[in-house]
Amino acid sequence: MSFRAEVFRLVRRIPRGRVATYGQIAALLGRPRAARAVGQALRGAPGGLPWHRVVNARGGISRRARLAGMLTQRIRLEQEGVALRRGRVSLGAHAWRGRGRLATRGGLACGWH
DNA sequence: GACTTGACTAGAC
DNA sequence: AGTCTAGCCAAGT
Repeated sequence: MSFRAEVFRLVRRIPRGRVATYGQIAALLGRPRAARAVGQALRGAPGGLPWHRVVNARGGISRRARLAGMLTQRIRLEQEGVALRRGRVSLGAHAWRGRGRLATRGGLACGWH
């Protein structure tokens, strides 16, 4: 299975109201340094893929992502209940904890750092 | 098979 | 808080 296909599969698992970072997706695929490649994969994302739930490490929408077509990423996130403050998502509150691990609230500010 | 290109990131200034 | 730099890695030439 191509790297790109695995990225799509993983992104589809991000639930509504949650967001994941490029680096997080890469890490879950076993390639902690491939964040960039994840972005490239999403460049050709098929319709229906919740790509808007993927943001950069600071919780922000990347410049290129906007140029790539959308201001809609912010709108879609807000429609799902993900608030953006000063252009950034509150990762501590909305970050997707894949694997169900680290589900407890408090104490664990950032799972990946 | 050797470049080139980024929806990235962490660290240094 | 911004801006640069150097690694990184899948894809496209």
